[in-house]
Amino acid sequence: MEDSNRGHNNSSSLQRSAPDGTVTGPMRTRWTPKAEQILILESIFNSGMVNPTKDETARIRRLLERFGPVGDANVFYWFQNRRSRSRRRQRQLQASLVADPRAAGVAQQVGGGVQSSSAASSSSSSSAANVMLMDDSAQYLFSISRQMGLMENTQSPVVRSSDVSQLHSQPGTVIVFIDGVLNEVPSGPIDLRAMFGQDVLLVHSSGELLPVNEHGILMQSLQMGESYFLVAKPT
Amino acid sequence: MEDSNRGHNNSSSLQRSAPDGTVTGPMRTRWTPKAEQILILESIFNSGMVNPTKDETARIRRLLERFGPVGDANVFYWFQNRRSRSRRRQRQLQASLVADPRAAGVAQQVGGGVQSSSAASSSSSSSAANVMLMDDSAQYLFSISRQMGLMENTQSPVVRSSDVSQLHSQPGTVIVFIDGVLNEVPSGPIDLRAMFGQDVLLVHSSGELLPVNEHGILMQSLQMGESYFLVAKPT
DNA sequence: AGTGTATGAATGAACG
DNA sequence: CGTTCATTCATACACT
Repeated sequence: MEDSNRGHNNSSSLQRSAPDGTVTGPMRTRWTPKAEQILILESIFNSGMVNPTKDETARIRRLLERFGPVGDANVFYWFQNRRSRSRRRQRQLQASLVADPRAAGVAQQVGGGVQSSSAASSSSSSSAANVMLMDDSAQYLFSISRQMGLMENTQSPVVRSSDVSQLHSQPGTVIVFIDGVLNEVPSGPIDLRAMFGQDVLLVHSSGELLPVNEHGILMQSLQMGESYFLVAKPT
Repeated sequence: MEDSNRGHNNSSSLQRSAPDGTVTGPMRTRWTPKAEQILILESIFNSGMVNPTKDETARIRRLLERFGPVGDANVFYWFQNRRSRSRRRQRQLQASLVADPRAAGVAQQVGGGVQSSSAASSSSSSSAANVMLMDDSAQYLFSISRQMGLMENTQSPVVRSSDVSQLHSQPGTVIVFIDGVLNEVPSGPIDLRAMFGQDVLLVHSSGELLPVNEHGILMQSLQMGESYFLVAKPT
C-alpha cells in the first residue's frame, strides 16, 4: 500500500545541534500515538480489520485525529508493522513450541488476532468465525470498526469502558479488554484464581484458549490492547 | 530464466541464531546499497533514465560493482521501487495540496524527478525538455548516464564532487547536488538567503522551481540525491 | 546520562 | 505497476 497524507508533520521549528555545533536542521520527530489512539487501533485490528484499504485508512486517521495529529502514513505503517510483528511472533512461537514442546514459555507473547496463516490478507474480514467457546459475554467490541461511520461526527471517545484518557499503561503492565472492559494488568504470568476468585480460563478473541499451568497460573503475558474473555473452567 | 544476474547472493554460509539460540539456517542477506551506489543510482534516475532496459541495467550494475557486490536484480528492483514510490509521493503531495491548498507543508517532501504522469515509462529519455530556466550552471550531471560507456574502464568514481566515500547522510540531513556539487543540507526548510548569501532560487533538475515563502525560506525539504540549481531571483 | 526495549519509519524483495 | 512481506534503521521512553 502507500502513505497518503504524509506522516504527522509537526511543523514546529525543532532543531538539533550536533556536538560540533553545526545545526543539522529540523528534527523529524516520529509519531508517538496516544494511549487512546493505540486502543482504537488495537480494537480495530483485533476486530478483524487487519489490513485496511486506503480509504478505510483515511477514515481511521480521521478518527484518531481527535486525540492528536496523525497522518495516513502513520496509520498505514502502524497496521503494516502490527501485521508483520504479529505474524512474526506467531511464527516464532510456533517454532519454539516445535523445538521444545514443554516450553510454553512464560513471557512469550502470542500473536494478534490474525488467523493462522494463509488467507489473512484482506481487510474487514468481520470475523464471524470467532464467536464460539465464549459464553456470550460482551463481544460488542467487534463492532467497533463497523461503527466507525456512525462515530465520525460524535465527540465522545470510541472506547469508554473506563476513563481511558488517563491511562498510559504503567510500565510493567498492559491494557487489555476482559469481557469487553478495560483492564490494566501486570505483564507477565497472572494468577487467574487470585485475580478472578474462581477457577476460570481466558480465551483470546481469536478463540484461542490461553494455556495455564497446574496452579491456574497464566503462562503467557496478556498482550496490550487485545481482548479476552473469561470462561468457566471445564471440570 | 529471464531475470539477469540474480540479486547479490553472496553465497557464503551465513547463519543466524535466534535470540533463544536456535539456529535458523542460512539467511538471505539483502543488498544494502553503499552511499556511493545510492548517489549513482539517484543521479542516473534523476538524469531522466528512470526505467533502464535490461542491458542498461547490466551496465549500471557493473558501475555499481566498484563499490560493492550487487546484482542486476538489485538494480532492477531499485529502479522499480524508486519509480513506484516517487510516483506515489507525487500523488499524495498533489492530493494534500488539493485538500489544503494553503498547506505547502513545511517538511513535506516532494516526489522524485518523474515527469508529471502519463508517458514516464520507457528508458533513457535523455531529458532534453528539462533544460530550461537554469542559467547554464553545470548541467553536466545530466550526462552521467550517457557517459557510462566511457567510464566503465576508469578507476575514478563517478561522483567526485567531494569525498563521497565518507558520507552517510547524518540523520536529519540529506545529500543533494547543488549546481553539480555535493551538499549535505538539513532536511526541512532552508533559508536560502542565509545559506547562499544572496537572493536566489532553487530549481529542481526537472525544471521545477522550488517554492519559497516571503522571507526567502524554502518551503520544502530538499530530497536525498536529487540535484538542484541555483538561479538568481528575478526582480 | 547510559543502556535496553518497543515500535515508527524506511526500503529491498517479491508477488499477482 | 500496485501491493504486500521481511528486514533493518532510528528513536521515544522506561529503567538503572
